[in-house]
Amino acid sequence: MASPRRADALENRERIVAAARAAIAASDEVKLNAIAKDAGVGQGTLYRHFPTREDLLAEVYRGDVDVLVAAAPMLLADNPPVEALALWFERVADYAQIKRGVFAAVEAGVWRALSAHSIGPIGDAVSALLAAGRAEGTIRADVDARDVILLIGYLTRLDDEEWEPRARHLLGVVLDGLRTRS
Amino acid sequence: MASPRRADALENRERIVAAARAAIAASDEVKLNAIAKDAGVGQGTLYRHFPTREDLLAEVYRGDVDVLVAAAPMLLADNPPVEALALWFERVADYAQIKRGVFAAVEAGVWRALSAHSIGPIGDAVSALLAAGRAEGTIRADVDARDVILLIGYLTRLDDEEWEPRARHLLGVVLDGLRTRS
DNA sequence: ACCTGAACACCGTTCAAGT
DNA sequence: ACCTGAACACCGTTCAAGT
Repeated sequence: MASPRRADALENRERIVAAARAAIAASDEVKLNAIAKDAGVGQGTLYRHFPTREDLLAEVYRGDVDVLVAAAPMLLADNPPVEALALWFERVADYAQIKRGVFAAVEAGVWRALSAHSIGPIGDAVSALLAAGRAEGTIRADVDARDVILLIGYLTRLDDEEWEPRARHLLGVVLDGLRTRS
Repeated sequence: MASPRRADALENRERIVAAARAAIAASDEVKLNAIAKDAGVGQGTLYRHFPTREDLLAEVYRGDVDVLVAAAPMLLADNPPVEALALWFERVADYAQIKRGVFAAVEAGVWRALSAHSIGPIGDAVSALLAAGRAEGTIRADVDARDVILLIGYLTRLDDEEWEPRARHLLGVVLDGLRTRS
């Protein structure tokens, strides 16, 4: 059977993630040393499990991201592409509104970790939406997933007062920019 | 006549700004203590003149911003509004390409300092461009300067490899989103 | 009035020593 | 193998003491 040490390590890892989640929920802050202390582990242990801050954040949000990603093909199955993209934007907005503080706190670290140049799962979801619209001729052919992620990145820079008037409204503007012009 | 001390203070101020400019040019970095040292003043002196980092950066870029702002009415005088906006975007792109490192280094601090909620001079320039297009019916009526500044904020998040393929191209996408739909 | 720079605070990161 | 936490590095910011 697996050595007992392995179980220790796994449990530590989970405690670190839980502590990070709690810290973020409490104050949108991601202070690595504080998280290690909350988790009851040494700082070095945190670094062993998560070499970079983004590694930790990616783990914290993995589940949420999975949901967002899984939504794309489902929306595409039931809607025309542009509509699916619009609805997916809605979900992104809902999610970003809740997690906005985090995004700001980590300086787009999450987006970078989840999208980056290698695109990642979020990028795959966007790619699928774009491809469907492109095939249909309703989404312009000269944009890719990274373009869309860059354009909607303003969501991370909205504070509370600005959210309501601008977040969804600007997603509509972006969507219009992505459409083919009649 | 003014006390000699005043001259000292003014000269210090200028040396700080010059040191900041040099530091940014050399490495895109804005380390306050290092700038104070380069300028040959104590850290406290830097803080006396520029209470916040943004105060310092705003001063460093004041001239550049003035040029960008002044261009808006000139472009409007010679071009239809949408064209003027497109050309102004070009200038923003040119400027952002050179200063991009700075923007990234200060985490959108410059934009925030120069635009913020109070909008600022850049916001006024954008407002003029939007108003002209709105009057003509070619720019949608439901966007304001802050919206545009948020949308083009992705420029601060592009690195060197991404600049060429995406910067100008995405400005075109944004512009299409701002147009009224036919 | 204005300036200096030591000192403090804070956070990230490493690594020698332990188990 | 894995963990601990002291120690180091780095920067921003303040403030008592000087001129």
